[in-house]
Amino acid sequence: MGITTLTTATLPQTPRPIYHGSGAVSFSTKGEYGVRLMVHLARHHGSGPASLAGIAAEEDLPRAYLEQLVVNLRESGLVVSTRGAHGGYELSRPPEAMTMGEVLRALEGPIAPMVCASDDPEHAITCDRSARCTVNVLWVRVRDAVTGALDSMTLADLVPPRAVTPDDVARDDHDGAMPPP
Amino acid sequence: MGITTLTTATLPQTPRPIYHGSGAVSFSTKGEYGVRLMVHLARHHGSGPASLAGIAAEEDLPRAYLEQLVVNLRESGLVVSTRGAHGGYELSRPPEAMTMGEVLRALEGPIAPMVCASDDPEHAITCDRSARCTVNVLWVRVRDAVTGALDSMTLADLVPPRAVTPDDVARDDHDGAMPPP
DNA sequence: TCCATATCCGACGAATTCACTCGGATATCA
DNA sequence: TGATATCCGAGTGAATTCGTCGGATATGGA
Repeated sequence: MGITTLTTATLPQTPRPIYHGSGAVSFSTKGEYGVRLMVHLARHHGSGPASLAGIAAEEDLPRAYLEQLVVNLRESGLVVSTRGAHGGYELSRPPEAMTMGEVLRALEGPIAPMVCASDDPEHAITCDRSARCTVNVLWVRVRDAVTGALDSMTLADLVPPRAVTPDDVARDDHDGAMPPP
Repeated sequence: MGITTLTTATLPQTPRPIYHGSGAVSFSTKGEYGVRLMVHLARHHGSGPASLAGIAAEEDLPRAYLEQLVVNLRESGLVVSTRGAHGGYELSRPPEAMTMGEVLRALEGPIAPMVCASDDPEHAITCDRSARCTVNVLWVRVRDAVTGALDSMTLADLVPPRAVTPDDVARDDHDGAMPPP
């Protein structure tokens, strides 16, 4: 056996619960991981680009999968990338100016509880029995509730307020300080 | 070829677009068909049980599939069934007293944009990194928006108000009478 | 000039769910 | 007794989800 050098250090990822969605209106891991990624970028906004490898390690997420998610974010203009060494991604705008609606629409597509009630008029399909379809108002009402909640929050609302001195970032391995369950 | 009598008349179902969900917070056909079924029952409430075959024909839905959906509705106590000839299903309560939240929870499970933000405390999973997880408030806010919209509507809000005489139901093939786009 | 570090890009694959269908057992009314 | 229903469990093909892998390209530093 030759000496197979570990070029990209594959850290032992914590085991994930295999499958994810159970219940209504559930977002996929694309949405979950993507939001986590964006919050990470928001937290370190202004300190240059952050690499996916670093984010994956810190946030404990599968790196190769993040690579896929971030394509949507880049194509929607929410993040900008710099290639090459010391490259990575950063927010294209300050966190206060980026709604969670934009983020989740980029990651998961238009908000549409039903095909006849899509956020994006491009994908909106008026159902063939729209004349007698009285159910439509239900889906529209749900859609508006979701978009209202999403568009009224920004990335800045999700970064933890850094209460103390700015150099407590250097060491943050304070474990065992959780309230009892 | 023997004379294969058509016992259950399989009417040619209108072709369905194969796949359904595209986008975020989308409900499955279980939710769609189930709500249609419940609205149908609400519309004919007080006139005895309605058979699935009749509903499937009138509403143009796959009958055998409805059979599956209705199990959840019955086990949740939203409909009651009577077996045998002239049997069928009817609402267990008047439409005004049945929220769409109850209906959709019965059909699709708890409202949970993310595992850490489930409607049902039974299925709620506090994520392992809840200490630093600041994203949770987002999912909770979305969940509350959805449940708020759903629980503030009843089945009665979805049955079309029968404005005119009750015998205009007999013929309703009024096509070509739509407002111009 | 290399080389390590990045993003980019496309294909591939297993697990799981979705959207049904089918066959039969049981109950009820005419 | 037979037609009409609900009940019940199993099964199935297609599609999606949740990733992985291999390589091409770009960039900064030794």
